[in-house]
Amino acid sequence: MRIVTWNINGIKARLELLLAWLEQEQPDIVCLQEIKSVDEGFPREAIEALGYNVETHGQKSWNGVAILSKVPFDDVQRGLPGDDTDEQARLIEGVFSVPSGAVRVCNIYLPNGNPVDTEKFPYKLAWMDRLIAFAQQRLTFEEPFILLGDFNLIPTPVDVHDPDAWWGDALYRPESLDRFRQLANLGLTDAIRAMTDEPSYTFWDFQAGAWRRNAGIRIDHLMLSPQAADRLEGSLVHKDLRARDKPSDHVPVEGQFSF
DNA sequence: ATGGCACCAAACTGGTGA
Repeated sequence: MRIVTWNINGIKARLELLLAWLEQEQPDIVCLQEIKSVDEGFPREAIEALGYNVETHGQKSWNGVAILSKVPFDDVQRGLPGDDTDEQARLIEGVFSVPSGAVRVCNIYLPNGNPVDTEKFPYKLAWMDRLIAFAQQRLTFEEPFILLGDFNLIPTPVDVHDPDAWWGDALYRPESLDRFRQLANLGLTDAIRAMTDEPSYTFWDFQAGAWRRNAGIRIDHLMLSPQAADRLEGSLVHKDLRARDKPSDHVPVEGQFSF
C-alpha cells in the first residue's frame, strides 16, 4: 500500500496537476494539506471519477485538509481535540480495513508559528502539546497508526540547506524541536529517515530561486507507530513534481507498506 | 538581503505562508 502526504497549496490552483499525478501514480491513500477550500467547494467529483473516496475538513481561504483513498473509509474524525475554541481546520483522520486488520491514518497541517513574537508561535506550541496527547492516546490502540502531513518542522541540520540561516525560525528552534522530539519519543518512526540519510528536502520556497539553488527544507513527514514501522518497505520523495508547471512549493512524500 | 513569489478573497491591494 502506497500512502502519500502532500501540501498542495490550494486545491483549485492545483487540481489539474493533482488529477494528472493521481492517474500517473495510482497511490492508494493521499493526504492533502492547505486545500484552502470549504467542503462544498472541494472538487470531489473529479477525484471520485478516478476511483477515490474523498473526505474533507475544509475552511474558507486558509488551511484545510483532505484524505483521498481507494480503500473505503471505515471511520472519519475531524479536528484536534483539546481546545473547543480552535476553529482552524488542520486535522482529519481515517480508519481503513486491510487484510491484516485496521490502519489508522491521521493527516495534519501543523501551524507554521511565524513570526515568533506574535500569538502565532504560542498557538503552534499549544497545538503541538495537544498533538502529543492525541498521539499518546492513539498509540494505546497498538495498531498500525500513521501520523503524517506538513509538520512545519525541520528535525535536524541535515534537513535544511542552511542551518545557521534557519536557526531561530518557528520551524527550527528549541521550543518547537523539544515538542517534536517528545512526539517522536512516544515511539514514532520517521519513515524517510528509516530508509535514507540523504537530506530529502520536501519544500522549496517560491521566492529567491530556492528550487534552482536547491535551497530546500524537509518539513513533510510520515511518523509511524511500531506496528506501522514493522510494515514499512520503502519511502520516496516525489521531487520531480517541483519542476512541473504551476507546482506547489511542497512535493508529495510517500511511504510504502506491506499492508 | 525581511525582499523576492504564489495563493486567496475580492478590489485593482492586503493577509498569509515558510
